[in-house]
Amino acid sequence: MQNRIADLLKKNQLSITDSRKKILELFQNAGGALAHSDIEKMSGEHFDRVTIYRTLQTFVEKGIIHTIPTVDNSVLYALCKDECSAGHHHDNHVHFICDDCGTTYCLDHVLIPKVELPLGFTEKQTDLVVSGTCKNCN
Amino acid sequence: MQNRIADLLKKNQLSITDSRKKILELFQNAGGALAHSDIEKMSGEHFDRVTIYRTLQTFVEKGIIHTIPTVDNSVLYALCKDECSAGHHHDNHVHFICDDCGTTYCLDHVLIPKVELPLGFTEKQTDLVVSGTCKNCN
DNA sequence: GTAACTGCAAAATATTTGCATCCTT
DNA sequence: AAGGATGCAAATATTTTGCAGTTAC
Repeated sequence: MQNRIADLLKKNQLSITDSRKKILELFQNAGGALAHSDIEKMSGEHFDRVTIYRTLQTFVEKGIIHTIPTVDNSVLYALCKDECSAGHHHDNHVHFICDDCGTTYCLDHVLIPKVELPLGFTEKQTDLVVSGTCKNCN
Repeated sequence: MQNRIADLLKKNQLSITDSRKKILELFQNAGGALAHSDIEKMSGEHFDRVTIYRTLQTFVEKGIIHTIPTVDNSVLYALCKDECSAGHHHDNHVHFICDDCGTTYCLDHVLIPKVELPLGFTEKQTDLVVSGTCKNCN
């Protein structure tokens, strides 16, 4: 278990440090999405705010986690299901936001179809967000 | 045209003020999604930052506009379906936002593909936002 | 030992709130 | 005239940056 975390860091050419191990562990235990503030609380004031910002940013760059959109102004992070090649992670699955309970779901198996852009337009990122009612609120 | 805007405000029991008229006009002209910062720029320093915050919040509460979440930290706003119809139907097409110049394009001929949701999920609205570089900045 | 990472301080941004004044109705 | 909306100032909250000290390898 601990080895999986260490391996993941090693595979991405990151030094194995306490904060990184701890934050990855939080994600694995949570099993879902976490906000920056969640991590801050759960890590028990152990780590500096700034360290968390930088750690999350590093993880996103390496493709270990990805950000998911929310209706309120917060940014959520979640572990990437598939292992992506470092640096070139494409977050190409659909997100679903429930209007009732506000939960955000990663629909990992629903892929964003390739959109064909007019001439001269270059795609860098595509977000497909569906809102409506989730299975629990229906 | 101007009447449509006034009617919309009236219908929602809102006083007809300059800032509200101007902001609604911006949305109609843009034909797509706008960020708070876009509105601030486009309104030409005419309105207070705070007024824009409060106006957008009011519009969201009244259901005149809705937020479109994106994976980066920005929140986009767009006119709700029912209201943005009149001349055009801005319903099911893709929005493109240029990272360089910040312009939002309505790609009217690029339709959002139907996404298949897991059982129990009900779709109410789908937003597909592509970001990258537009034809002018490329 | 060296490069990378962390923590602290502080700067830069973004958002919210209180209140006096002005505008819409 | 009355209630709501705006603008200003200031309080909060969030994110970024610089740098010195510490740690992983």
